[in-house]
Amino acid sequence: MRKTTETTSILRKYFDTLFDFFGPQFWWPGETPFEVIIGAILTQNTTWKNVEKAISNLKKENLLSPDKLYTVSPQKLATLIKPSGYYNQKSKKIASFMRYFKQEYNLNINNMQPVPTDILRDQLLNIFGIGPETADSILLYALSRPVFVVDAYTRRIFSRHKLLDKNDSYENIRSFFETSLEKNIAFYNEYHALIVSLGKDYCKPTPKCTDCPLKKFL
DNA sequence: GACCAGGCACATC
DNA sequence: GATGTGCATGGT
Repeated sequence: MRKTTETTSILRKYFDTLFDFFGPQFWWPGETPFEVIIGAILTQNTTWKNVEKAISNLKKENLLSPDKLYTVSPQKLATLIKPSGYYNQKSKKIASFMRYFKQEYNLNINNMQPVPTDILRDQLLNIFGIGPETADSILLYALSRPVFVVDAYTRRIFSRHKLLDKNDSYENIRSFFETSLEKNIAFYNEYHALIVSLGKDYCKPTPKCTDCPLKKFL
């Protein structure tokens, strides 16, 4: 892992190549910041397709609002989010977030706006069920903070390209991107979304690199 | 049937 | 700090 002006230029070229190939991704797929937060928890180690079914169930019952999710029973919640997998765990995770959201911000996203990003990040990481990737997804996609989201695809893609070591810690990888790239919310938003597109469709566990849009960098 | 998916908590060394 | 395991549905 290197941090040089050369790295900056390389990471920009990766972005440009991905953007030319996939086009804009319009992330996060959610109608409100609150929906983004719930989606971020539900999509842990799960395909978005399954999360959509869970979100759809919540919407059908008119439960996808802070007030309703704060009071719904864990059993009912678990049943509704079943398609997203780990439903008992995720039900507890959502309940933990809702308790925090009520206690600290009275279930109002606007009350989070004045809080500095590093403070918010610490708070989120202290909630049961919210680890670094989920916290950063919430910060970037729900709260519009300039935080680079690292996921399994990021590690896989950039370690295959020898820009990272696959054993690098989450924080190391995050600081690699954040110190190499300009702190720009829209840029981080698009970059992570493009990485996911590449990971889903091309950079799989056993990839066919012959038709990968990034093959020229290998 | 095996493997994988936009992780995380917890136990153990 | 590194490594191993449980959590669980749905698609390929």
